[in-house]
Amino acid sequence: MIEIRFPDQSTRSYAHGITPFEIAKSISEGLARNVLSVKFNGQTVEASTPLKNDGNINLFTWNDKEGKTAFWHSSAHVLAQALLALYPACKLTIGPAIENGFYYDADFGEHSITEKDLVIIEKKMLEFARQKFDFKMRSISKSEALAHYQKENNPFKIELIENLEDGTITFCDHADFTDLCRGGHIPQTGVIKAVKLTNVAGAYWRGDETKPQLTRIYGISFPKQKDLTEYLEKVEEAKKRDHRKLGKELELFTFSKKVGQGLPLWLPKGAALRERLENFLKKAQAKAGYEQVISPHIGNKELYVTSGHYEKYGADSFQPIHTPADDEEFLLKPMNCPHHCEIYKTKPLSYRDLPKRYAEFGTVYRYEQSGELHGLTRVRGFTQDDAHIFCTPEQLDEEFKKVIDLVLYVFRSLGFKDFKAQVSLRDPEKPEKYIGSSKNWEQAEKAILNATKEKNLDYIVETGEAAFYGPKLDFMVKDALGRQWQLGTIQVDYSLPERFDLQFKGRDNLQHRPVMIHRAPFGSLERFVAILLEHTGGNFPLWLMPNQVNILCVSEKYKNYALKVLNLLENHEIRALLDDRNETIGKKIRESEITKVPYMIIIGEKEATEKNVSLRKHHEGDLGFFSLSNVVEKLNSEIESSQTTFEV
RNA sequence: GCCGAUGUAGCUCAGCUGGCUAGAGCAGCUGAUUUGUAAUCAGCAGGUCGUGGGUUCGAGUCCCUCCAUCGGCUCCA
Repeated sequence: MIEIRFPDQSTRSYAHGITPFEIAKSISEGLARNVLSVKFNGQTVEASTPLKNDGNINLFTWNDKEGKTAFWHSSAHVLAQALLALYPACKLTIGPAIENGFYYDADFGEHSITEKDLVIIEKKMLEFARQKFDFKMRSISKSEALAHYQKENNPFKIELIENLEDGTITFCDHADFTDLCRGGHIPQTGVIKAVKLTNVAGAYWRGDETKPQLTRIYGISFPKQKDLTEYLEKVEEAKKRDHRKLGKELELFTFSKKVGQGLPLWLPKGAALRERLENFLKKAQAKAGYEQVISPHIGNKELYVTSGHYEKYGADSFQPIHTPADDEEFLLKPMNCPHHCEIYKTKPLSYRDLPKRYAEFGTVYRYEQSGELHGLTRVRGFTQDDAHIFCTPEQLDEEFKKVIDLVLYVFRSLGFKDFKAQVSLRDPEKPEKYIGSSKNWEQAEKAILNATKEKNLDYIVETGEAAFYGPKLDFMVKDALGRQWQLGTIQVDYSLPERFDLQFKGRDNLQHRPVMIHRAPFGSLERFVAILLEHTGGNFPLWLMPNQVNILCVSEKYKNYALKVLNLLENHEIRALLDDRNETIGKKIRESEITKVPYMIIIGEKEATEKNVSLRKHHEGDLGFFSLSNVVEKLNSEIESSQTTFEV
């Protein structure tokens, strides 16, 4: 007998060799039907794995993340099975479960998979799924495993197996299909009731651009048809919040082929929105001891040779601008830091002057790969809410924490609750990717980890994701479709101060090297506005709204009174527009609703004679009559309460 | 940059397997209407069908080039 402990800490005894499936059955038939994945003593096992010793068991269903992972992982097996059935010559590589679904990478040789093929593959998958094949794991020796794929002439699987230890290799069989696999399947294929292959994409073998490009097929599957329908509806809903669509509808920004790819044009409403965001941050930064500076959009090439950026990115950047003078070259500014370093050097500083915090809404230009451009979230010209803090090594921890506070303030004020902090460290195996001494890197990484822990941030560590000059702490937020984007960023840098030979006079009357913090709470105004649009669906906090109130006249007769109301609102700095067009009130209301104007003031005969207004709230409807002073008070207090102030 | 898809009026879209002067709704303009909480009516105007080439008696429709956009990959100072 063995003793099995359940998550609620209760225990039961079972016969030696019992399977998790049978255990589930002993609890209830329903659970047995629904169990998709099992953990035994923290290890993922199959529902059919005989258990031979005491231990803790977790039985997962569709409602658990682990259950979904097993479901999608298994679906990837069925996809692979279908691919091999339809395209016997294709070479399978890997096919994991992902956050929403699964994919499989395969080499189809000359054949290119299009969306038409996806429908056929889907059908095949469902056909296989319905046959309720059991998933069965088996151990296999390295030589047998290699022989299997040599027979199939699959160099990809062979490469994978060669990197595995003999004795740890397992295959998974279902039907007549076999795949190299470490396990974690649903019991049988029959529970896969709905499949949607969403798209095809090219993907490099092992994510390496120099290796062959494979065809990646993405899909998602569900235990019920209804779940799939709901999922697809959700995706459609999310597309309505796409910032590119909203930006066009709300007349915030546009792009022009003629101006150039990835170079956004901010329309009046968008520019005003940006300005409000800038002022909001400037106010907080003034409180936090920042000083605004301004630097030009281009800089002499030598500046970037000194900073090291030219060597690192020169070839892949906008190319140098030449002048009539020989050998004189300027670069479009790809970042503001070198300029700020030169600002630091304008006069000798002592430790008493530090920290120096230079802030600038600096527009930078980077030649991003054309396929990578994406609305406002990835562009070639954008404005960073940049600042560089120059401090003594002793001040670093304190300054870093202050920056975290500022970033958190920005995120809180704009309603970003669901963000992830990511600490990016260097890849110790690729030192050639980075500049600066190992000792400095260690110090910097320690400083970031300390501050992050002390601020109780929920964070993950990514090795190899650091900037080439230093480690960083990024604040990641998801867009409407769940894609993750970096917004706020804080980076520690020992290397630019070195390269620019920055100094300060210490208490000991000797010259010392300051440390530099690069930071941008928004990241860039472009990306920030994009993500803000997707999060709010265009319904920004009232203080940010381009147009806070629309005044709608029932007829032209009341225009004079409406003008007075408009004037009153303007005097109280409430942004309002008067719609005195010769249209029905219903139409004016409809248009205000569609353009997401937060409030409407409706003025007709009653209001004009009684000298009041009737107020309507976007998406909610009529709020009734308000006196002039009450409406101003109501709007102003709401504008006020929709912003928070930064406390140092 | 790579893989796949898309590109018709300011916007959203129709135009089947190539066949008369390319359609609709919204927006715009003109006129009528002076309106009470999500679309008043009528008329007018608006497109070298992303670009350049090709196939064809004939191309929005088929083929190629380039450009842009979308979904991924890679990259991301």
